[in-house]
Amino acid sequence: MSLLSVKITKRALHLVLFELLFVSLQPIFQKKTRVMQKNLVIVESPAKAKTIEKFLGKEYKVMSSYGHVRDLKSKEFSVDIEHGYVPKYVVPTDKKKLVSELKSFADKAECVWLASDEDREGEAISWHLSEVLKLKPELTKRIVFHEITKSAILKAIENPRDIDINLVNAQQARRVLDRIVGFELSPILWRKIKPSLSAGRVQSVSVRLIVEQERQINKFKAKASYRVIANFLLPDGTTILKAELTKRLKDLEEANAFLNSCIKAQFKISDIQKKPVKKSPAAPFTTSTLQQEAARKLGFSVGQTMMVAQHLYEAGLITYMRTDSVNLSNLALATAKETVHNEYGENYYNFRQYHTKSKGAQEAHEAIRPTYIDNATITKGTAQEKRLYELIRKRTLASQMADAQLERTTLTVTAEGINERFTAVGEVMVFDGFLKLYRESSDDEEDNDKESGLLPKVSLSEILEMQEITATERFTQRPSRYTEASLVRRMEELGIGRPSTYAPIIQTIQKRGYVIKGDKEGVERSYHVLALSKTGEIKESLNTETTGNDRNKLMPTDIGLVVNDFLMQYFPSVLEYNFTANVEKDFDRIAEGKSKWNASIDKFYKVFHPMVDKTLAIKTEHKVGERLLGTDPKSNKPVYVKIGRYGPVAQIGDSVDKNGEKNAEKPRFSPLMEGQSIETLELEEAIRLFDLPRTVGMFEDQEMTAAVGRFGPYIKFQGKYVSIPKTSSAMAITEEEAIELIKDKRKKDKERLIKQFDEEPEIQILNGRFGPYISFKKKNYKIPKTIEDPKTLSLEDCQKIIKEAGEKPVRKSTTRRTKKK
DNA sequence: CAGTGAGCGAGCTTCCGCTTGACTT
Repeated sequence: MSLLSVKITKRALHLVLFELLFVSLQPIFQKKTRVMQKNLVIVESPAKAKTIEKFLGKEYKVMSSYGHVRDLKSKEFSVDIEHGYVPKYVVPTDKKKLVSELKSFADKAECVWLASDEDREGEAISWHLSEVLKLKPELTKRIVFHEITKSAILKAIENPRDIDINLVNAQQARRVLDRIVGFELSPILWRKIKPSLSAGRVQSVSVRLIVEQERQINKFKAKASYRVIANFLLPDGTTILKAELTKRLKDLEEANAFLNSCIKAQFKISDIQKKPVKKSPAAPFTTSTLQQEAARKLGFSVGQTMMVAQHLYEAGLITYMRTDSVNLSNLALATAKETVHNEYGENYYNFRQYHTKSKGAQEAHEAIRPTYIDNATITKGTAQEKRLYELIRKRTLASQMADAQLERTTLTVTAEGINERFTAVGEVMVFDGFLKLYRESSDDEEDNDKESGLLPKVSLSEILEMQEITATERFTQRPSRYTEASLVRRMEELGIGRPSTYAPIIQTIQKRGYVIKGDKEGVERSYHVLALSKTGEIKESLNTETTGNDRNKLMPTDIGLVVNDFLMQYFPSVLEYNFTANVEKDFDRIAEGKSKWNASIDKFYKVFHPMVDKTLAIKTEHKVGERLLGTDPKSNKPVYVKIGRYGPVAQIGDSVDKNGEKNAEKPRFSPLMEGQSIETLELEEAIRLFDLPRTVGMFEDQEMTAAVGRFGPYIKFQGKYVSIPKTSSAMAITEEEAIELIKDKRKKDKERLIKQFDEEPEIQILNGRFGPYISFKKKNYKIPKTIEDPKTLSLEDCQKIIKEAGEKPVRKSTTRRTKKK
């Protein structure tokens, strides 16, 4: 009772205060609070809502739906296969509050304007909104705009339309198809390969790309040839002209013969060709190209780029970052023109309009550009945000700048009696144009530093003195592994995935363990060099180089390989690179009203589902991907490698014998070590795995053992575990190294403890990954940001923090679902 | 997260596309 009364008085006090404030501020306040907002506009993003509200004025309330407000249930199939594939939609729990807020405003409004994006998903969002909020058709208007400018929005308001149910149906077809594929394929993988795996229209094809690239690399055989480069001395006696033989020579013998033929030859300039070359700027950024350039120029991961871009967008500095459009608004074009004029001069300007080439683009937004193009830099924000902003601005401006004009000169050097010719190519910039501001990078590192500069002045028929000619053995390049960004580019080419999903999909395929992002050590290889000196001697040498060194590249794991091979065998049609492109054609027909969405799904399901049944019915004696390596000479038992419940393992022995009788001895298992693969592991290596756990040595009169566990190789000592770093392994680690590791770990543990209390040893203040925290009875508690030095906390302070944290509802326990019978 | 894995067996996992925070140890 007393609590309640306090509350009431407090509330009353607030009211009085508010009244006072209100009266004093009335002239300013009145308009905003008194005028009932007749119009409710709903957009997808809150940042957009904020901007638009400013354009529309006081009669419009603008709210955000935060994307979709309704979806299929996340844990149930939710598609009624027997009755026309009717989807069962629900409002997800974390959207309930938002939906009820939207509803209360919608109920009060005289008109609700559904302003979600103009694409399939956007149309569906509007439809779901109208369903969930029970909007009255006569009071509901659907509007669209592609750019967030006042004129575009006012124009949209003047031209409302109805919800396009055909487009909505195309989205439902997309949604239902993805659910069917994902929720029918994944359980097959759980049963046949490993629990918790997943398959889907987009992720499985992405994994396939990486798997096939890796296999191409494994299959690849480098072909050698000889590249010949000559240094000629010009008649002035000092200038060197470097020229390359246009043909590559087949082998050492041919190279030798060629160099021999050059000994007495008299070289001269036999041709000079000049021709103008122009270079044009790249189109403004889309999500995909931004991710690629930010990776190349700034070293950002795809996820990082999106996070930084999101911040820029929320701060109102750039336009929307999830887009497939290269289009710039008229306003943007006009300011770009003005900025180029002001900063570089009129001759640097060139009006350009770009068109999207990528498959399945829906172009609901503008290209990614600065909101205010004239702002060269941003003053607030992190270093990353500043760098990304400048990249976006340069790209945008450059896209409206003049071509670069170059003059390319090709000199040809020949000699009597020699059939082949040497050429030297030089480029001279006549007009830099857009290159003054921005140059697009290439994935091929050689491209990026292939700067051919100015050639020395020569005249036709000039005689050259040969200084040196070298023939160097060069090899053809193996295909390159995908980076996150180059995978996105390939996905976009194939039309799989959308700007909003590129980053999450890449995360998913790594989380499932199909793919890892990592480094690959290169291998040494030797190559021949033949050098002809001006005195006519030919010297041969053998040099070495490292090749195939890779950093931060995507590589398939054993699980990825096995899952991919399995899906390729039983569901080749879904794994087809153009599966998505083909179903998109269906969706387009649905959107045009030319076909029924559930008929289209039915056509697919009638073919797809029997494949599912057939695959499930197959009884195999061995696990998918299992390989018999041979027999263990010690036990005379078979040795296998396969995907176990926790990943790749080697196995000695079977649980049952040939007659199906249970063996007395259980099989033994050992996880594979880093760098090993079930595809390539050999018998001896597999048997050696069973040497673990092995005794490494003694420390403080106790035994240290080494083994490989769930989290990699470790040392076990006194019942405690210490991880072995990548520089060593469970097999190789020595007694001394192990002792060093244990000492290190002890020191770190000591540093971890900031403070402890004698009265209550269970409370500890520890240093963790995210800074100091309090640990009590196996649970962790955050220290409030107001505390500067955690050392100063007293026992009472800590107990208070624990108590207060304990009162807050724990999310985990509330999300537990009640189970069905 | 904790150093396992042939089975007595519950219940769980999973898709793609829209959107942001809240929170982590």
